[in-house]
Parts: sequence; structure tokens; C-alpha cells
Amino acid sequence: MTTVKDVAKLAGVSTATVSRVVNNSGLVNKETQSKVKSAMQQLNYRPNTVARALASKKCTTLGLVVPDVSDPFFGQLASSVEQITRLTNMQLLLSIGGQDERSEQQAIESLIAQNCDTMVVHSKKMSDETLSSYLNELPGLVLINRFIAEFQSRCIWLNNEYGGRLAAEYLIHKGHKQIAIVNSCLEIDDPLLRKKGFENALPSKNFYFEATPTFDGGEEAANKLIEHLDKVTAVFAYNDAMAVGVISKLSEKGIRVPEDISIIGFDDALFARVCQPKLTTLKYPIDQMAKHAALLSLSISGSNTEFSNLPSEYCYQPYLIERNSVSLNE
Amino acid sequence: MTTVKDVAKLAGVSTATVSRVVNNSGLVNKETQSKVKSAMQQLNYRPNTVARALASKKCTTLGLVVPDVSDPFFGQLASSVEQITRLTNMQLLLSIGGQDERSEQQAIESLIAQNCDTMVVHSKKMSDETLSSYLNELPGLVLINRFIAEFQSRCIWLNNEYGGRLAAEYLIHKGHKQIAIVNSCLEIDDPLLRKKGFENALPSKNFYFEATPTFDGGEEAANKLIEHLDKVTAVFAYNDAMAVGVISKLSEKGIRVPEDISIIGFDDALFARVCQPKLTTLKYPIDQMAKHAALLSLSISGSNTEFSNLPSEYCYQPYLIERNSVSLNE
DNA sequence: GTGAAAGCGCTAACAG
DNA sequence: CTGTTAGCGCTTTCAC
Repeated sequence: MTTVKDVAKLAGVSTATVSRVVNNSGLVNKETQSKVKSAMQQLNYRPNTVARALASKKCTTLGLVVPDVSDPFFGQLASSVEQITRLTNMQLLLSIGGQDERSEQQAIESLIAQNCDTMVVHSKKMSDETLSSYLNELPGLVLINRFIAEFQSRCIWLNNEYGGRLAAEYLIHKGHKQIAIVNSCLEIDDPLLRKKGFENALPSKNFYFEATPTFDGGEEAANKLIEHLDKVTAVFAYNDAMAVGVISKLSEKGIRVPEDISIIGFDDALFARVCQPKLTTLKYPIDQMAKHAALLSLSISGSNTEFSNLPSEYCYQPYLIERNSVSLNE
Repeated sequence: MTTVKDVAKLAGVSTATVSRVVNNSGLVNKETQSKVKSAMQQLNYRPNTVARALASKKCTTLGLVVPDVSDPFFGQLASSVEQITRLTNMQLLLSIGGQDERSEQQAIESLIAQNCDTMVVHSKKMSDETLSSYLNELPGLVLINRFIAEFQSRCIWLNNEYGGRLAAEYLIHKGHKQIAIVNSCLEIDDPLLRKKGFENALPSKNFYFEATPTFDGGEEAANKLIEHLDKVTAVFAYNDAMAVGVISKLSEKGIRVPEDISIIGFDDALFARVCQPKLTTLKYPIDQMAKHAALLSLSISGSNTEFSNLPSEYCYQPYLIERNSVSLNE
């Protein structure tokens, strides 16, 4: 491993000078500069980012915590954040938050130990209290998909309630009145808010089922749904995975979508375009949100000043993507 | 930020002693030890991993290079690697290799700059030569899904040819003789090897189509396939995404799987279970492979000694997952 | 057992 | 413009 010292020696200058040309911190004579540069090339010198961060007390890593990268939703989120880190010459530290509060905390702690002062975290298990204490401790921490009122300038979140309303309005517009909600059973706000938004727009008695927000959960819910099929013309699923699970189980039983029953999903995940029929769904603009969160964190923590013109709206609105899983109900 | 110095002062000992208790490097008096520990607690001291790595010249990060995390296949891979890093108290550095050789190189370079000496890389664009030079420079670098003969003890890869053969044998066993291959058009070995394995087992003239290895590519290939439907009873798709694309386009045209035509995929990706009908496919055991690669890298680079009993077989075999997209052809 | 001191690779005043 | 010096936070000989 070649260091500044080696370069300095070969170029016949001090390490400070080498540092100056590496950092482009002006004020270096053209000639010395080229001497140093050629020495760097000869030795195949690569600055040690770790040492640099330590000495300058500036951090070149951005930490991301998500519950699970194997879930395509978070894969998408991670990918978007990575695009920002690449643009800003930062490195991405990935920490997995997992299923419980403790491992979410550990994920953050390990980022702190790495001296990481800019981070975006997706946490659903940690309480507002512990999360708030981290927010206080780490000025560069930005929350995604979560809203804590005292820190709203550091939260990027989705208007879930509005999403629920959009779904209801669309189904009503299509002539549906008897609807089943297939919701997530996880104890987080999102399903409750979507339900609330939906029911505000369609207060008549709807059927309601809960399961895990996965394909299997969707199948499970469909099994219960089947008993009420005569009273239901459409279903609003918590997410596309569940929607696809419902479709799959239904079609196994010979019930066709959208001919026999309509269905609307949420997320616009990979699934949505790939399934049969293609899914009408509510777009969750996670790409934009993730980029916004990363940029926000970078700008708050002072790691980057170039991108100062960030969106002023921190609350994102889902919007309808019409495909063909919903039919007109006369 | 509290440092060793603060702890040392509060505990009335030297920083060396603090370091000793932090690292459990024995030889510390019980009493001093508890004094130090309570001081650490009082001050909420967290060792700075970056400084530690610098001073000890031991690295606590594992770097991962994949082309794209938003692709569920790589999400899965990343998730498996992360499970190993968590187990071994390492941090995961994620670098995206992207589409071309240059960005793959940059991904590796940025890991080197981070002083990362253990890494697993999935590279398909870099030439054997440049990759070999990195392998020489970085003893802890392990390749996944790629085979370079001179470095075979640092490669974890899939027997693609065998996968092709399995697909052919299964379809033959099911009575199919006229088969279309829907292959990836990417210029990497995998599609060629799968094709070779397939054709060795079924040398009769098959139909052959190429497209990008995605859902859209599958749809595109299906459009061409449709013209030859009278001469084809089954299709072998390069991966599940393509298979699902084929199914989708076909069913749009009123052609049913598996009644009218059978199809077999590759990967056993998320898609495979979710689509209609559920896809018969070849399992790509990427989870195990990724864990093996991470562990191998860790053990080679000397970052971890606990997991010495690694699998001795570096070449993984795909295996058949039978679902219901293939029917008997009499 | 414990402390003093040197140093990991680099940056950042401060002189000159 | 450039070199000297003093650290960043931690580990690690080497004495005591």
C-alpha cells in the first residue's frame, strides 16, 4: 500500500503538498503539481478514505437502514439512494434493520460506530421516543416512510390516507359499492391510514380482512374472502404482493379478475406489471422519495452543498396507475 | 463524541487500559476493568470503528459489488451476504457495478479506497485480465457467478451447462420434442452454457430466440415465437422473468400455459411462485452461494477464523422445482 | 497489570 | 506557494 509519504518522497515534496494536490485545495505551483501527479501515477497511489475521514473529521459514507434488502421495494429504495451516493462520491453503508426494535437499533448503532453522520433510515419498529433520541443525537439522520411531528423537516413520507381515498374514489367511479379491504396486519400506521382514507370516501359497510402483507398473506385473505363473494364486487389490497396473492388464489378457484371481481393494489411494484391481468394500483413513488431523503441528509449534514434546490414538499402523494384488473360494475 | 481519552480520564487509567478492556485483550485487573466499564457506560462511549481499523490495520467492512440492487436476484444476494456480515460484526459496503466495465472498476476502486480488504464481487463486464489483476492485488477478493481458472479457489459459480441439460431432460421426460429456447442476448457466458447443456441433451433442431433477460424481453421473444406455435410444444426460458413475459404475452393472445404450451424457467425468483400458472423452474441457489462467498472471503482475508468448515465444493448445481407450467405431451 | 509513547494515513493550521 | 507540526481516535510495542 502506497501512502502520501511514498508519494512525497518520490516527488521530493512534503506530505502536505501531496495532500493539497489530492484535494485540489488550490495554491500549488503547476510544476510541483505535475511532479506530484506523476509520482502518484507511478506508485498507483490511492488515497485512504478512512484515514482521510479520521483526519478531516468529514465523513464520506452514507448509511442506509432498511428492514430487508431482499424485498424488491427496499431494493428499489436502496438502489435510488445508491444513485445519489455515487453522484456525490460517497460510499453506501447498508445496515439491515430486520424485524424488531432491537435489531433496528443495532443497525443504527453500527453506523454510528462507523462514524457515519449522514444516514437515511426506514424504521417501523422503533418507538417514537428512541427514534427521537437518535434524531437528536444525529443531526444528519433523515427518516423515510415515517412521520414524527417534532422532526418533520427530517421526514420524507407518503400520504397513505390519501392513497386509501384515491382507491375508494376510483372503485366508486367504476360503479363498485360492495368492497373488501385486504389489509396488512402489521402494527404500523400505514395500513390504518389507508383504511381510514378508504372508509372516509366509502363509509358503507365494507368487508375487512387482515393478513401479512405478502403474496401468501394475500392468498390467505382470499380464502376467507371467497365465502363472501356474492356480496363483493371489488377488493382494495394493502399492496401489490397481497393483490397478486388474492388473484392467484381466486383464479385457482375459477374466479376471474376482472370479469368476476375487480382488484386494486398499492405500490406499483414489479409484480404489478408482471401478473395476469396487469394490476391497477396506486403508485408509491419510492424512487423519488429515496433520492430526496438521501439528498436531504447530505445537505443537512453538510456533506454536500451542490444540491441545494431540493423539493420543498416532504409528503409525497400516491397516484393511480390504471391497468386492467378493475372492470366497470353496472 | 466521547473518546478513549474521556473514558480513561474518568476511570483514572491510561488509554491503553481502556483499549484493553474494549478489546477484551485479557490481562486487566478485575477492578480496573469494572471501573473502566462503568466509565464507558456513564459516558455512553462507542468505540470508533474507523479509527480502530486505521490503528490496527484490520478491516471491519466487507465490500459487495453487484450490478443492480433493485433486481430481486441481487437483492437476495445482498441480503445473504448481509446475514454473514451481521454474524461476524462486519459492516456491509455496497457498491453498484452497473452496466459497463468502467463502472464495475470504479465500484471496486471505491472499496479499495475504503481500505476494504474482504470483498465479494459479481462482475460480468470486466475482462478476465483486469479482474485477474484485482484478484492478484486483493487476496480477500472472491468472485461470485464467475469462473476464472487460475483463481478457482476464489470463485463460487453455478453449473449453467448442467442446468440447461436438466431442463432438456425434464422436457423430454414429459414427452416434448419440439422446443423453443428463449435465451438472454447479453454477452456473457451463462446463456451460452445453458444453451449448450440443453442442446447436448436434445440435439434435434430447436427454435431459438434471443432478447434481454427481462419480462419485456420475454414478451418480445413471445411475439416471434407465436409464428411457430404449431411446431413448438414447450419453451425453455433463460430466466423466470423472461418466462413470465412469455406467459403474459401468450395468454394475451389466448394461448394457455400449460394446456397449449409448456414452459420452464430458471432462477426460482419471486416471480416463479407468483405467476399464473406457477412456474416450473431450475433453482439457482444464490442464497447459499452468496453466504459461501462471503464466508470464503472472510476466511481468506483472515478477518474471521470461526467459520473454517466451509463447503469444499465451489461449483453449485441447479435443481428442478416442479410446479405446473409444464404438461405431459403425448 | 498498567502506562508512556509511537504511529496508522491523512489533514490543517501556522509559519515562512 | 510550501514545509513543519500537531493531531484525528485508537492500538500496540516496550518498559516499569
